[in-house]
Amino acid sequence: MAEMSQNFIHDFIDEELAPGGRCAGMRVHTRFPPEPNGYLHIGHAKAIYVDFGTAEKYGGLCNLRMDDTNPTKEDVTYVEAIQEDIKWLGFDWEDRFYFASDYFEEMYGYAEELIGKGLAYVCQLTPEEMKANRGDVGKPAQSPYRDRPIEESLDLFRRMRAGEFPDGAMTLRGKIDLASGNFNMRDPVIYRISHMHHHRSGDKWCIYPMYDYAHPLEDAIENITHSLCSLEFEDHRPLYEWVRDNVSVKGNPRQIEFARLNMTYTVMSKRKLRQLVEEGHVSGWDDPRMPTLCGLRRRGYTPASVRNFAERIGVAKAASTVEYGFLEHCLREDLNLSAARVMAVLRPVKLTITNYPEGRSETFMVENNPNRPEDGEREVTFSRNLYIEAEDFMEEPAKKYFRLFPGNEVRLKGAYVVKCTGCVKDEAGNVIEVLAEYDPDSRGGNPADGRKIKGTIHWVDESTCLEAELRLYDNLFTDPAPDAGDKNFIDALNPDSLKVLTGCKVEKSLGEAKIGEAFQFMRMGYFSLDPKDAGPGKLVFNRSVTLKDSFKKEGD
RNA sequence: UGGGGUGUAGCCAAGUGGUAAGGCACGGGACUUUGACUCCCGCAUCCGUUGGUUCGAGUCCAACCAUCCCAGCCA
Repeated sequence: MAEMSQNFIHDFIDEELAPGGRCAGMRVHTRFPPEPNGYLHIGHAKAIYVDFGTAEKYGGLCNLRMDDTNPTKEDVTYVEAIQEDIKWLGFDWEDRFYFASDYFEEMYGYAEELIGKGLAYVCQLTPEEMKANRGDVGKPAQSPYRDRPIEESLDLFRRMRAGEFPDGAMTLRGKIDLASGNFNMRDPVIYRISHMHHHRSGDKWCIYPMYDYAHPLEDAIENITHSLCSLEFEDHRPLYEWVRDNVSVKGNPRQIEFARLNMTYTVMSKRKLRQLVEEGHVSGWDDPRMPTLCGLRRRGYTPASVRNFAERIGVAKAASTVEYGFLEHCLREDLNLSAARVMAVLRPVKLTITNYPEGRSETFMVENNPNRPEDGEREVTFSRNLYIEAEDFMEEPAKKYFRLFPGNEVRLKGAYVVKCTGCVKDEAGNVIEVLAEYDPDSRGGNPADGRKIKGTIHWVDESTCLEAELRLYDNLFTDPAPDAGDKNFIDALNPDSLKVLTGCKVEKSLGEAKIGEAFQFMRMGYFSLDPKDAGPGKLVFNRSVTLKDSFKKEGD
């Protein structure tokens, strides 16, 4: 994997690694700490790249840690999916796979330590009262329990743990600064009561540490040197450091924040993605239109393309929204190098070569990838009856159209040059068959007299081709910023984001296609089998991305 | 109008006082048995604004403007 390019985080780490710096002589150690309450998406891919990539750049380590401090939304199915997605991306946490819940006992001990130092107290304000007593810009927060004696807080905290009190009855709060301009410091709750089954610790606990308290401890316990997270935690950093510095945990991690990824024509929040799934706007978390890693994978995205995308968008602190087209560019760039070229007709119309004998056929060898001769050739069958793309014929050609129209010559890729002589229509006036004559002296597509043929189109042989279902995708939303401001993103859903084409005609070689194998359907885009719906004798392809097209207006 | 951030091209993004990298997009051209790919060329006299310091400012200072995040017993 190519080394990550320099960014502001690395500048900072360089300083800390220098003689006299906080991390002089130490090994860089980062972590990726998802909460197992949903599926990973392309935004996480950036974070994963930053966390693992930074460690790798410095010859350090990166842990995978499930930040499971709130059992209400968490589930094991997510922890498995998360691991699968990270592995798919190509990153390796080796044997360093941890759970925040494994540190509950240790964290509890540090909480008693804080109480003992007079730095935490049990507060019995109800959630509503706490909210009402939070104060405002000019008015400090309040809690009548703030000066509760240490012994009393300790006793109450132990009884909280023992399960003597119902949810919400009391909390443990850090005793910091009720008047701070940073509301995170106004005696934040660090433990709450929640009588809930935890996916890992079961019913052992009924009190759970809050993120702001737990995270710095998790990092310190794992000896993390750099805790990289997104910008919204920037004003939590003073609290992160307060916890780290007021408890006897050994580690000394430092939090650094960077901008999270936003993209056009999609949404990135777990809540919204969940809504798309639950309301049935998509077929599931792995719907090929979803920005989830499982969705992208099913769509045909390669790990390399996603990693390369993450590398090229950079890491900075300015809020940014990357164009979705850039992700697509990264996919094309990768697939162009590796995907085998094949011919497939999405919207078939018959092409009859009227001067080619009936019953005769011949085979041609066609290169699999013109950019890579070493990929070899394959056989395609040619005969009198073929299928071509309906859009490759126009009875009355548009301006600059150089495909099939009466009187015009076109090359059938790898076979012969043919000249259009007309077409057959049904009663409604639809073209149902295109007629042409071939030039016998153009075998392989090279006219004997050397005349130039401007257009080359793809085709398949009627009697040997296979039928397939092709699924074409477009942006999930018609609005580049579907959830900006107070917009309801559901209103911006693209009704045409999925087009299912049946009865498509694909060349015979595609019968050997394997799950995970990418193809370029010449002139039509990159496709791969749908891993869920394709099966023996059932060809179902997803279009991963279109080809760039300087002629057509639409990328259908 | 509290606290914390951020403003360099349509979108990302380098730049760390010495005269605006790179990528995507876009436009033009060459090549082409994919209107793809590839290859050339073009694309910020200017860095949110206004002042100031300096021989010299995107880089330093000041003020202002814009914009994002924060008042969960979520993460």
